[in-house]
Amino acid sequence: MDAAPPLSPRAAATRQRILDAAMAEFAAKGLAGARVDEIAARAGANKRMLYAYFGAKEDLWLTVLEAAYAAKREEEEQLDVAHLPPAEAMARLVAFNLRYTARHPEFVALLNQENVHAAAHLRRSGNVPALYSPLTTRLREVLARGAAEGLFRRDVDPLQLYLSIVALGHFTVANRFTLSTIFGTDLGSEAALQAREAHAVEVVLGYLRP
Amino acid sequence: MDAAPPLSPRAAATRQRILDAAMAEFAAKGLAGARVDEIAARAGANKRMLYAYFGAKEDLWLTVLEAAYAAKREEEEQLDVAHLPPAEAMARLVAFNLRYTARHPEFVALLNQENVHAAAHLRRSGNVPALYSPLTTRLREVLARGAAEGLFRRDVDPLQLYLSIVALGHFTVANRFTLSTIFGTDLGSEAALQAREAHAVEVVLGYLRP
Amino acid sequence: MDAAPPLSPRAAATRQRILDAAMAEFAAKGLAGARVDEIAARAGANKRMLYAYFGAKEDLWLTVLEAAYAAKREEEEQLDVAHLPPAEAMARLVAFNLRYTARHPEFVALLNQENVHAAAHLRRSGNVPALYSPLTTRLREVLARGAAEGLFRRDVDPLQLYLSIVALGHFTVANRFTLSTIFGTDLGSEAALQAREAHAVEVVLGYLRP
Amino acid sequence: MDAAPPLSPRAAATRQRILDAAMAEFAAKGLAGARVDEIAARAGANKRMLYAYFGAKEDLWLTVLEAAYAAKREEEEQLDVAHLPPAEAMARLVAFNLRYTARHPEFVALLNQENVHAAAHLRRSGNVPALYSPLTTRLREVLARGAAEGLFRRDVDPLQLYLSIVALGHFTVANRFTLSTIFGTDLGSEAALQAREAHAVEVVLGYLRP
DNA sequence: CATGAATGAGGGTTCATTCAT
DNA sequence: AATGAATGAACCCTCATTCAT
Repeated sequence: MDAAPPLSPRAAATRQRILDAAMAEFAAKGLAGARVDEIAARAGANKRMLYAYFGAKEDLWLTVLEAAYAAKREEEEQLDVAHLPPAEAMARLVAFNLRYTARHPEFVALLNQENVHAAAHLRRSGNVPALYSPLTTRLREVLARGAAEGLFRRDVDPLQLYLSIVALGHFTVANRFTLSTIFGTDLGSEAALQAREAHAVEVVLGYLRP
Repeated sequence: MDAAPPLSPRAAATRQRILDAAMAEFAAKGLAGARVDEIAARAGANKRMLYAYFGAKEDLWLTVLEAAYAAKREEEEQLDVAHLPPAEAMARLVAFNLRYTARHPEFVALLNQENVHAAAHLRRSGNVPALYSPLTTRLREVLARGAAEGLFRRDVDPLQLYLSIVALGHFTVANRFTLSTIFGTDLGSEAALQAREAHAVEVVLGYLRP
Repeated sequence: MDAAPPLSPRAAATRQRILDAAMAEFAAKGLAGARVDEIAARAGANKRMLYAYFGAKEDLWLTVLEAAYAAKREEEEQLDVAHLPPAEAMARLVAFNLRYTARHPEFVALLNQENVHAAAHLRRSGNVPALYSPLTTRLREVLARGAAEGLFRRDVDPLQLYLSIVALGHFTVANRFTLSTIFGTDLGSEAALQAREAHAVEVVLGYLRP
Repeated sequence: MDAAPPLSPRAAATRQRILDAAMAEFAAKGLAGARVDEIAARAGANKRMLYAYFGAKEDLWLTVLEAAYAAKREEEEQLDVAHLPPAEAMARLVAFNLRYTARHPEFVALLNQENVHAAAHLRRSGNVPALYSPLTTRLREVLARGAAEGLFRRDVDPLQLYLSIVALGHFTVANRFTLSTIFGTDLGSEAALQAREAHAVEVVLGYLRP
């Protein structure tokens, strides 16, 4: 993913520290709200290094965003559901997605912000295909198996279902602060997550019944 | 809702123009990205008036946010599904929500931003109950009717279902820019909306089958 | 020369103070060496006003440069030599130019700098013709008169002579610091100026003899 | 001129490459505009070497400036006009100076800049006499010969004439960008140079007629 | 009620210079 | 002799906010 020349271990470490700090700062305060000084301070690095490694603030933003996509993709690629019965496999996919999202609210925050900016940065990304989720492929396989075995309905559009599955996990995380304020409950608690997960699985499997 | 003294018609008009301009500017650029100068210019008003009517920028933000919630609430209150058969009523609720969200991306953008800020402003709102969606009540009624008539399953948590219904419409709007970039399609087209609406209704009704 | 809306007296005064301060600062330290903070401080104005009235630093530079040209042009336009005998008229032109240059070393300094930048700013000026020196016209007239009366040689290229006359006054001012260092004398003293002026007039008139 | 210990051939080569690169960069962008990184990069050298060999940026500037003076001095020393008739000798001097200046616009650019800085660096030079132009001596000799032979007028101040001769060549080069912009012609073309040279020679010889 | 002018704090970015290897 | 990494001080510019009229 990097066309840049290989960095010395020391430089690579500094670069990574900046990247991590930027992820935290950006997720917490957004692109405009994040402070370059603060990122450098969090990283224990000099501001100049930030510019040396990443260019301007917005370039750093894009790098962070791509890294967040890459991290999710990586976990998804290790997800093996081919050996499970269709219903169980489907449940795994739904639960995985929901849990990943809950575990990575910073990913959701970054997406939120990038959409506020009309994906202006992502559009300039040189590597959009790498953002495509392996989950869609997994989903297609499971759907096909389930339909072939007569366990799932046959009129399902895989892309729509993919969007719905992601939506079920994403929404409550993306809006956890406003929702929590309005409903007066903490949607991030383990109990709440378990309830949400069970419900999401139920919805998808219930829908898929032939 | 307003404790302020009544404004002269001219003043009220200026106030409203500022509010509209702020909504547009905030939705387009976020809280941090929005410019007070730009809002005043769009409103054809003097900056000083903005401060006179709304206090600081963040107070204006909160006012705009509350107005967006109020607008949705108002439409929801006019939604009458009590006379429809349960399945049809449910379909109406799902479709309404999805369409409203699609018609009001600025509402989604505001929510996005407010969650980036951990709902810091909303929490200071003096009128949180007004944010509560009438949809939840409608949903409860329909669910109860459907279950009583044996058309819907009985183990449904209304709050969870509410969240899911909103999620199904919200997600693709909130992330329409990143999703469009990745999938290379325009999720905002009428055709795409129709497909999404049909799918969302199918999912909910499919899930609700006893 | 100004297409901008008319400024209030107070604003115009502030604008002018900034312009004067900028002229001094730019002449003393060059474009890159000048400090925006310093200009604002010298002008007793807020930095923001500088940007409000002139745009960026480089725009201010161009405005200052154009003002310097305009100032010289204005003095040249008041120069009336039509009633003098040719030789006297020519001497007046040469002396005027030399003295103006000596009285306005900041003009020379600005030109120096602009040439270091390959006239990048001047080229973007919307009003290049206004930079053209009225002196050239005066010179043509005097040359023609002198030639007609048999007092001047007839093979003179007016543009070349114009360049030479300006050169004779310009060079010692433009390079007064390096020349003074090398020759160990002060080229800016009144005595030195008088000697230079007499010499320059002699050179031109001597050359023009038929 | 160099009091430093003799450098190894490799080190001397690096030093020279840095000096050449600095000359180009300084001439193109001025002292403040030149970038140390860029000089090192152009020289294919490490920045540290630059500091090791030349001290700070301003010291490098002075070294470059002295080198530019030295280069001109060297060519002037090889100029032999003692064997030519006075008028021809004088023409040679005028033409040589004009052509040298035209061939070395970087020398003029450096002088421009140094005068913007009020010759602050040159004044610290340890070797000011080396800057003194051999041309002045040549000029004195020719003037004396011409006067003795009754070919030149006798009231000529050699220093003033020296300044004028240099001025005639220097001005159009120093201000070639602004002049070209205003007059809309390229003063650097060979045709323009030839015209300028012929005119300058004419002016000087015309003036010198008894 | 409305306006134009002004302010000061701080944001992103750049640069000459030095350290550690 | 040479290098890559790091530093901190500024510098240009922007913005929310207030004053004077």
